[in-house]
Amino acid sequence: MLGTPTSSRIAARREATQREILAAAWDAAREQGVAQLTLRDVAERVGMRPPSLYSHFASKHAIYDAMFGQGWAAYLEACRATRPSLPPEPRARLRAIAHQYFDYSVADPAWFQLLNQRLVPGFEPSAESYAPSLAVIEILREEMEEMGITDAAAMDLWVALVGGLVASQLANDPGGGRYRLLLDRAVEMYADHVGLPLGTTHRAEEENS
Amino acid sequence: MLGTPTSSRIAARREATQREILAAAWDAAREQGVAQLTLRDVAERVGMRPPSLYSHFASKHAIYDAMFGQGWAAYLEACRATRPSLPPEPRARLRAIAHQYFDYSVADPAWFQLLNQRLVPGFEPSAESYAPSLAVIEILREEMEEMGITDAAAMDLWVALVGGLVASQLANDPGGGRYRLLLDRAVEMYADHVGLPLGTTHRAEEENS
DNA sequence: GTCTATACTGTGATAGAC
DNA sequence: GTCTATCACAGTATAGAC
Repeated sequence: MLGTPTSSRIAARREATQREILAAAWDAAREQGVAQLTLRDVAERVGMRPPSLYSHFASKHAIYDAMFGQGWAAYLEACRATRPSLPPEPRARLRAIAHQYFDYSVADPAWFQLLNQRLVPGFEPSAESYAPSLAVIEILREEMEEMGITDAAAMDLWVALVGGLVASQLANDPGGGRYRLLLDRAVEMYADHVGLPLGTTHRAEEENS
Repeated sequence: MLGTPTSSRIAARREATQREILAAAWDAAREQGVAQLTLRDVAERVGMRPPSLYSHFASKHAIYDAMFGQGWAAYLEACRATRPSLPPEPRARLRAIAHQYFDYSVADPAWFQLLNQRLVPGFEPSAESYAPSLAVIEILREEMEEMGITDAAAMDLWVALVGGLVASQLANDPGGGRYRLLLDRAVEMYADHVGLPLGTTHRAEEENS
């Protein structure tokens, strides 16, 4: 029966249901926090009884895992979509990358918490769900390589710097813009440090605002 | 009866028990994670039944709150103790401050998670428990002021930078030293940015290793 | 595949005896 | 202050009818 129109339609229906469940899980996570996610809540949102979720996901962690993969896949897609329109000048390019990540995270703190912090108890993503995150890192590596930054440590420093600003924004000034205002300055500091050539006037550009 | 030897001894006994409970809570948090802390576990460690804890703390959040205050008070004490022996040269001084915070956090991730991340569900520290944290910030402000860094935004940038490195270390390389190796480099980057005068040779000094 | 019903565990928290 | 007993509830998971 495998591969027949019928089974493929069934499979499609199954996938659609899974996506629906995941969408409900994201909604719940955004409203109450990632760690506060409950199967009861998710089930209610999709019009199911909690046990029915087990027809689609083996456990709550499996849902987290799928969310993790889906979240990184979505950001990967956003990166790929934005890439062609990034400004060519290195500093402006770095600024645009930083702003994209920062704004994406602040617009969806649940996304940042699940994917980039360790906010869920004993959750470890599976290799499959981890893959898109590696693809994002690879894109970043390519971008930096094109700027002449080939040092792996320099990339770690970049990630820690931008991640630290996002985390500070969410923890110390949620809903505000205190750390977002520091973003251009932080990028400039980093660019100076890695020896990027000075760009043209830039503070006013704000590619991703 | 208030103020008599008897009542003060009783009060002292009470305080001792509270400290014992908090110590047990820290032990439990370090072993299983701050968010996984349970009253049962804490009670068992102090040889009590769980309900008895309510004679000393009004709720689980009250325990978190006391831990928060105690944790910042301990770090404040460490800061004050270290301060006289900090190197006078600005860059070396900044390096020492960064290393102290970094190593303190990495040595006790539970401390970092409770005090500096938002790892506990709906926990918000009380004003009283928050006070020692403000004192730490004030010390940092004074330190930076003496170096000529009076910009509040520059302090935010510092906190985000060092915090980002600690968080990355704990999340991406627990038990390792990948981000710790970046610390001196990050401090140098920051010092250049804020225009600190160049120090003498420093990479080899490692004041707080 | 989805439902109802149920089981089991663990949680923070309270009441009242001693 | 500490205990026993118990609550109310959330959480994950399974069995079996439809």
